[in-house]
This record gives sequence, structure tokens and C-alpha cells, in this order.
Amino acid sequence: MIDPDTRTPRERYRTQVREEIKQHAWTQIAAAGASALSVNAIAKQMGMSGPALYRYFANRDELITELVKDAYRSLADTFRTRAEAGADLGDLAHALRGWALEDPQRYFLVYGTPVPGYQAPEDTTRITSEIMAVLLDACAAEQLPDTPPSPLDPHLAEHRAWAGPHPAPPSALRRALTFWTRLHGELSLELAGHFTGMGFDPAHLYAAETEALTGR
Amino acid sequence: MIDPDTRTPRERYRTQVREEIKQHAWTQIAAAGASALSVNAIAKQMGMSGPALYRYFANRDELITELVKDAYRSLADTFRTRAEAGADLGDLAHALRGWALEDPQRYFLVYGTPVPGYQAPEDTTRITSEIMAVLLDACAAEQLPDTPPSPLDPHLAEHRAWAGPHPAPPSALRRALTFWTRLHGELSLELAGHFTGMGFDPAHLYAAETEALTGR
DNA sequence: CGCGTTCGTTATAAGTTGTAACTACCGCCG
DNA sequence: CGGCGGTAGTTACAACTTATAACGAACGCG
Repeated sequence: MIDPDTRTPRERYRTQVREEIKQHAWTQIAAAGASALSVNAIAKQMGMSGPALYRYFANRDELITELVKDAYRSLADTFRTRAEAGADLGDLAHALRGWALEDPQRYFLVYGTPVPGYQAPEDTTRITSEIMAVLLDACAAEQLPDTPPSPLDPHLAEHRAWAGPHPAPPSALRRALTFWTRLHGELSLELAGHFTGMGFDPAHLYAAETEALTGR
Repeated sequence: MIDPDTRTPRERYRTQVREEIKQHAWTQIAAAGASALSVNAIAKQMGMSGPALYRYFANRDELITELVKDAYRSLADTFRTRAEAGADLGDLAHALRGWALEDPQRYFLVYGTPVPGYQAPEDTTRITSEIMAVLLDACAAEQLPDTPPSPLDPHLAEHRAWAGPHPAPPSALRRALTFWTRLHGELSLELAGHFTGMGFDPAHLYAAETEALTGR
């Protein structure tokens, strides 16, 4: 690997400032969401005048895209780390919720409302497939004893391009997809605050969903 | 009911202009999302200068809030209409997906990324409970023959304030919640475009989830 | 040590939301 | 039917925003 820290002093300073900008951007996003992110405000917080930041990011969208990529990488890293530590599907579910609650706006940056015209850069799709690979590993590793066949299985057997060369059976593909959609459904509503005031504990609902997925 | 159309001509004109403003707002949102909604642009499209719109909406947030309320009402209406026509849980699931695909940005206006500080007005919470009431009716009406008890049930039995005075058993409460979270999970990812390029048909995944919920 | 790249600055353009002040018209009430 | 009040729409302006252009200064490499 190339170590970017041992480049020329100029580049070292450059990445350092870029990182500082992103840090301020994260705190701003955590406070008021990505739509309220202000390039000028970040510059002022850093003690320099507005247009200076455009030396480091071409425009606001590029800054946000960089944050999205970092968020993807963060999720993929936690998943991969847990998987290498021998995590099963339930552990991955637990890790996912922990990662989401750690910074809800970071979760929404990845899985929240998209801008209609926006096209995800190539990097993120590669990271997504990395995440799916970890998920497929976990799903294929522990086969449920009583896995009822689903009419969805033949369809997934024919359209498994998204799984790449992963040798998971259709039932594992289906389980990975339902893992994704169901847990995202619970998390998304919880983080958006749609459960607040309803009285029950979202953690119990999440636990019930993971139990349904892992078979206790 | 009070018929707002037969008020004074001034008020009639007022509501008419308000409706036209909201119409333009919807097309703008459908094109570029709610964050890109521009009050000035709407005014220009309607042939009047910027600040004129502030006679009809106090500010941008009030306009968006009104759109959110309309979106909630629209969803509640389709649910109620279908329920009155004798729809079962599977029909409601189908109606939900139809309503979502009809205008994805409208769906995101209700269930998308929230602004951290935003507090939903009283109206929307009332409409939400109306939606949940329809859902609970459907869940309580058709009991699944083989409903395995869940460790979530006792918790929901204790915290059922959100269900109001609805006489649904805990298993129905749990089924209504999972209906909501699971279908939202699939729809949210589908509408956000996270399935595009993966190859499989989201409709099949959605159908599989509804079948799992309704027991075929 | 000099020279070029890069950084940060100010000035400026073209937007945005929102307020203030003024005008003109519409319609209600006597 | 006429006057008067309230409402609608206008322009002007303030305070923002993103983003570009042009300039000066400093840094570091050869």
C-alpha cells in the first residue's frame, strides 16, 4: 500500500486540512442534517474565508459525496471486522444497529432520501458489494435447519449477478436480502423518530426481527 | 362539514392560489427532491415576483409542512378507502406499494430522512394513528392459523398506548408493526434506487415479504 | 537561492429566503 | 351606489448561500 502520510509536506498538509474540513462537516450534519451543510460556515469555523475551501473540494456535492463514501467505508469496515472476529448473522445485526445509532445522520447519508438525479460513484457500489459479500458469507455459513422454500428462490437463482461469484445457494441470497430490507426498515423508522411517543422499546422490535431472521 | 369553497370570493381565490402553489411545489419536488424546492422559482413559474408567495405561506418550512400533511392524508385516504372496500392485509400491502411508486418523493416526504430538530405537527400524528388503526383492524380481523408466540408480545401488551383503545391482541400489534417496518424497508431501498443494477425484480421481493406477513 | 506551484485572500456574480414599505385593487357595509 | 378597509402584489433591501476570478504571499523543490 502507498502510505499517503509520507508524501511531500504539501500533500501531508493538504490531506490534513481535508480531514479537518470533513470533521467540521460531520458535526454540522449531525446537528442539522446534510441538507443544511454550509461550506461557508465550515470555512468560518476553521478561521478562513469562504472560497478557500474550494481549493480542497471542487464543490459542495463533492464534499458530501466524500462523506458518503467515508460512511460506506465505515459500515463496510465494521462489518468486515466483526466477520473476521467470527461474528454470526445475529452479531452482524447487532453491529449494524450499533453503527446506525452511533451517528443517525451518517446512516441516513447512506440509506436516506436520495436526490432524484444523483448517481452513486463507482466506489460506493464496490463497497456495497463488499458489504453484501460479508452478509452472504454469514448467511451461507449457518443454514437454517428448517428453511421453507420460497417462490422467490427460483427468481433469485436466475438473477444473482449482484452476488458476484459468491457460491451462496438461493435460500442464502434470499436471507441476505431480507436481512437487509427488514433491519433497514426497523432502523430507518426508529432513527427517523417514527417510534417516539409510541411507548414500546425499538430495541425489542429489532431483537424480534433478528430472531426471526436467525431462527433464535 | 364546513365547505370552504362557498366562503367569500377572497377566501375562495386564496385557497385556489394556495393549491396552485402546492401543485407547482409537487412537480418541483418530484424533479429534484424536497431540499431543492425554491419559493422564488415557484413564484416565477406562476408569473409573479418572489415575495408574493409569502402572503400564502409564512415561510418555506410551512409550505413543506403543508405538503407533508397532504402526503399523510393521501396515504391515510387510500388505506381507508381500500379498507372500506373490504381489503385484507395483502391488499393493503399492494395498495401501499402502489401509493409509493405513484410518487416516490411523496413517500420520502413522509418516511424519508428527517431534519434533526424537526417536530411533526399534531395533525400528522393524528393521521398516523388513523393509518395504524386501519392496519390494526386488518391484522386483528384475519388471525394467522399458526402464529408462533413471540417474546415481543408481552412487551407490546404492556406498551400499547400507540394502539389507542383498539382491542387488538398483542400478536396483532406485533403483526402490524412488522408489516410497517418490513414493507417500509423494502420500499425505501427500492425507491432510493439501492436495488437498481442488482438484477432481480423488487416486486418479487415485495411479494415474498407480504406473503410471509399474510401467511400466503 | 530562485522560481514555480499552491494556498488564501478579496471582489464579484447569481442565486436563495425573508422583511419592509408602498400601491392598487377588490369587495363589503352603510 | 360610494367610500373605506383589508388584501394582494409590487419593488427595494438585508443577509445569506454557492461558486468563479484575479491577485498576493508563502512554501518548498531543484
